[in-house]
Amino acid sequence: MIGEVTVPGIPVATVARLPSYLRALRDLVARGVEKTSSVELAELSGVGPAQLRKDLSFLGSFGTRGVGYDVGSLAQYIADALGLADEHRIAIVGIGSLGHALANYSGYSQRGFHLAALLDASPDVVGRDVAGIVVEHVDALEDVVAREGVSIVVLATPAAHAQAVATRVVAAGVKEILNFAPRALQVPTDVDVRGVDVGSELQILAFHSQARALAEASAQS
Amino acid sequence: MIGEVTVPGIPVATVARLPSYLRALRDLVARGVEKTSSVELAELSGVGPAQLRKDLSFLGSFGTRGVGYDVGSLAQYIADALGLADEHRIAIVGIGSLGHALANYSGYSQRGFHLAALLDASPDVVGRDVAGIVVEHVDALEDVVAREGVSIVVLATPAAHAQAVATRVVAAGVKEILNFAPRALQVPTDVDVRGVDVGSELQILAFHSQARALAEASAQS
DNA sequence: AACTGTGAAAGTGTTCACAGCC
DNA sequence: GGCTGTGAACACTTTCACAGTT
Repeated sequence: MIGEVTVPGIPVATVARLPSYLRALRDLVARGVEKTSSVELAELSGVGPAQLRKDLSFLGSFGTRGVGYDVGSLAQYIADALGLADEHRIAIVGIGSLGHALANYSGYSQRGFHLAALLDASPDVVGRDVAGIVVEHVDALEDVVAREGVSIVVLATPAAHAQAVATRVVAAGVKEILNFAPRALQVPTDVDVRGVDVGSELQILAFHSQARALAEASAQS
Repeated sequence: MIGEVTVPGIPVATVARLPSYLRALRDLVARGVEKTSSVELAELSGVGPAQLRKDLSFLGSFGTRGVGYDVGSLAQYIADALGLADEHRIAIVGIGSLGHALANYSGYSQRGFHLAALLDASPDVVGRDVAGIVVEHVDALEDVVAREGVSIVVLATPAAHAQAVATRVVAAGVKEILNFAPRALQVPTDVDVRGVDVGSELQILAFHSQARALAEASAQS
């Protein structure tokens, strides 16, 4: 296994669900709801109530028995647990159509992130303004990371360049990478990589689709 | 838990890794490599060799002891296991900047998918040509699904509309949904939903970043 | 009466280590 | 000698069921 950094007492599976809980809680806040229950919040988050309560129990004890949870304070507590109190500065490398879409994603600041820089290798793109930021040349990666205090890099380059860029990103001291290129990245074990690959997701769905078809075919005995 | 369809003898965790193996194998094919080992293939896929061998053992016995695996035939076997032999027809709903990027993703046909339709609600987009396909109005969703034989829908709508569209998609008989909207979808248990949310991924990375910072702070005792 | 928090049980997934085969 | 395939050990995750609290 490559690039997995497990740290305190919170299970990784739990950490992966905390953002869903936070999203659901912020929806409730936006709707003016002030208290909720594990059943309601679990439904909004797409998990079971027991799982939700177990997950929250790793962070502490935030509900009131017989009553439920205070929406606002629970949201705050989860945000703190996720480390959203300090601002995380992001750079996107690879400003193709996906990079453009990611740059225009409006949710960064609401979610505790600041989009600090955009980088690309193509002269057609470098110097242009995208989402209010001037795209810089990827050659300046190390400088940009240092200047902007980037702690998370989003890779949206073509697959062929992803590893080379990742290697430089790691050398520049960045420990958190979100990789959209369809390649497994080779990085030191103390660097965290999360990969998002549309093709893989579709293939997993295709598997389930086929499994369903086979199950139905054998059901009509 | 919502929308989980477990079927034959292959563990879900294994299924989720098969696309990585397939990707690595196709790279090897492209580079003209004809045989590989569990160590090499695992490295290219970002997993451990034991895990790779265990995963493959659920599909059958495809290597030769003392020798390794034939790249081409293993790739074919995994592709078949994933159900990529039959073509899967996809529709994307929501042609904003992310929908555009997804429509322009070039890997569909190489990976056994056919992008059959694009749908949106905005008159600014409906009727326009995106990636060689004319965008249709989302009101025609049911017709388009039937006409094009769509089996997988990619949701790239604003979060506020995602549930309503998903409900219609399910009513139209689609069982596989890839959801890019930052919302948990309420669907019947026989429908499969996979969610991809950039915000959540960043938050998970932020957690690890913070965990690292805390660990370092306590290490300098 | 209602709902949380949590040990204990059940279920999954991963890793080890070696037998089996070329 | 080298590498696969796999039972068995281990680790992690989820679910259950109920004691504890308001």
